[in-house]
Amino acid sequence: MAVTLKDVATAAGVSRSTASRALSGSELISEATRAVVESAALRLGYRPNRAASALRSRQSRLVGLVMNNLINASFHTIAEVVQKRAAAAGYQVILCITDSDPGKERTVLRMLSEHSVDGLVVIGTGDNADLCDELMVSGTGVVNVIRAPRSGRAPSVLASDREGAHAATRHLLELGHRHIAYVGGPDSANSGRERFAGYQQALREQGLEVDPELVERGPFTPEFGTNATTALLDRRPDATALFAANHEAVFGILPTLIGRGLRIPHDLSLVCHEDILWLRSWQPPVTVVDNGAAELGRLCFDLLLHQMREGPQPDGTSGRVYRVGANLVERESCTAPP
Amino acid sequence: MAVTLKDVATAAGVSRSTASRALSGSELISEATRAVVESAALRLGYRPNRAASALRSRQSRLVGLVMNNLINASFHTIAEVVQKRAAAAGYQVILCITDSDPGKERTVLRMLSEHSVDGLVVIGTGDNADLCDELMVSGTGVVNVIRAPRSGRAPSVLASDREGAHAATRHLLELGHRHIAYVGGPDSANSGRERFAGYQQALREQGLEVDPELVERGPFTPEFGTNATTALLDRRPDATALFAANHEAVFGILPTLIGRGLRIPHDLSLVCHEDILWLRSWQPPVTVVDNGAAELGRLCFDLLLHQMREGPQPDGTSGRVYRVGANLVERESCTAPP
DNA sequence: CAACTTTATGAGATCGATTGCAGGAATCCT
DNA sequence: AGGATTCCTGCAATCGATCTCATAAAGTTG
Repeated sequence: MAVTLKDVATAAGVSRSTASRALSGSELISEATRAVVESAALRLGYRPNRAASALRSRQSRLVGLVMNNLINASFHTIAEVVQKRAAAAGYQVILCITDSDPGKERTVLRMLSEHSVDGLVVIGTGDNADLCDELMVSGTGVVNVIRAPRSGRAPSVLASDREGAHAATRHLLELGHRHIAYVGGPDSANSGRERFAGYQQALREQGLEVDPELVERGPFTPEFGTNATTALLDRRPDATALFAANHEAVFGILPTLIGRGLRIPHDLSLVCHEDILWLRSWQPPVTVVDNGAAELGRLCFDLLLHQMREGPQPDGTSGRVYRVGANLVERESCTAPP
Repeated sequence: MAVTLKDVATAAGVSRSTASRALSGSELISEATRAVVESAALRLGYRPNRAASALRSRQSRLVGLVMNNLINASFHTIAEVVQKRAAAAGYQVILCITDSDPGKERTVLRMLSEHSVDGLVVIGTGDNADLCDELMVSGTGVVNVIRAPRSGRAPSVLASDREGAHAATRHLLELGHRHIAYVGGPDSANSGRERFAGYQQALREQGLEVDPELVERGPFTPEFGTNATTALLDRRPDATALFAANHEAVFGILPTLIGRGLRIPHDLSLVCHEDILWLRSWQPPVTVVDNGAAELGRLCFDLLLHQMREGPQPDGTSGRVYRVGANLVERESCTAPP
């Protein structure tokens, strides 16, 4: 049916082994025969059979991408970057969505091992680090992104949530704000905890106390943003700035501010954590903390590629954590307090 | 190294063939031996080697998902739905991003054929229908989504752009609006053309002419939304409603409206084509046309599954088109004209 | 020029699961 | 009981590429 290596070999007048070597870029072959084989392959329209190749060589040229969902902006940015870099390096990406369910995640990791993926990028629940370690000893590369499991051998590439929140808060402080409202995620979420820590730290460095009346923390939903903003402004109409650390909530925060007739940045300065596309073209364009999703994707795939080529890092570096810096992107939603 | 079928067979005291049949759900096997083999497999932690299986059986249990990008809301909804349904049916998804570049698309299709995918879901450029047909004759299932190539054997699952735009416009007309502004995509894009046709049709049915001064068409960017809205409102301050048929432009349209002090729906009614998540929680929640992305994903994977199980449709049905209905989701951004 | 490298090629085994074919056991029928 | 069926099971070939090992050819050296 399809053109096989055997056909190419016959057409080129060489053996299968020679044809294989010629096409896989082996050194033990003369340039002359390589040229002959390559032209034969081209002429016949030869396409290697990856299944056969994977079976024999134990290299599938597949990597698994395991993530909670695709809706979150950072996640699909990472997915896109990983896919592109993988393709450029000759790998294909198997996409798996877990809905943050450790059970599904386990099933998915099993499936991926059946397909003998060469590597894995995981935005995980952290509950399957044991399985990941198992895969690593059997030669699969593994890199965690965004979320680092408590244990496990695989390196993790993390965003600088605390530093980002710190930078955002300090920016507002430097503009002269003293009553900075905070709307963010709960302690149960890593990012919720870290970002709040960054906010607190920036205030303390200025010798300011954290005023609990200025803080609202809750789930990652627009509804929470609406409620939190309403409650905050009713309680503390003297707030001159707002740091939206929970980016899903922004969809509730922004219309609530507008609905109350507040002008940004004239009446209230606003910073949002996460550089969502449309905040860029908002009127006024919103100052944000860019957590570097694209860079996270880039770095984690590069680490993976390294593992796949050179094998895992030595034991000493087990569970190493890499940080990708956060950047404050100043636009037009902040000014000095009225 | 890993546990193979041979190990399971030995442990269960049967031959490899019997073990294979027991685990692959063949009929030609007694329930007793099946139980023995299954328990042995479980005990040893057997994981089948998909590469070997694919090589022999010519079934990889992989499907390719080829799409322009992941940013677009409809696209990542489709990706997520396809992934989940595939997983439920025992397939894994290889994600490929083409940036709407026919050349990249071709490369990607080649790669996928090397990995001998059992099926393909394509949001394509339409320029590689020949390659898709080739894959189909060699037994791969193919389904197009969102965009249908001009030729080709594969069925297509399309959104009802025209009907959706028609419904949105009619809704505004029924509320009493007579000056309905239109901001949409260009003729070069399928959706741009179809949606504009729906808008025109609805007006004509009411005996109204399309007023070119009320129409702005341009690229899928927020910047265009901003400029278009400014121009429109300067030119025709008498417009009482706006239909945003180009959803990327909404990010520019909405802040411009707010910036001009227009109250929605009091001063201006607004309908947006595409049910973007955050429009749901906007203040007021925005009336939208839901193009049924989830349903598109569901249907196209079901068609693919059918092809993979039963083979392609007979020749008579070549290139068949399925339509997924659009729904007007009424929320609170529309009212009668002032 | 013999002995020894170096380099390029081929023969054949191999990866692990599936499957066509043949045959044995059990069951059914007359 | 003898023959025909039906039902299970095992043997061995097979999918297509890779890789080890052996060997031929060419090149090097004393």
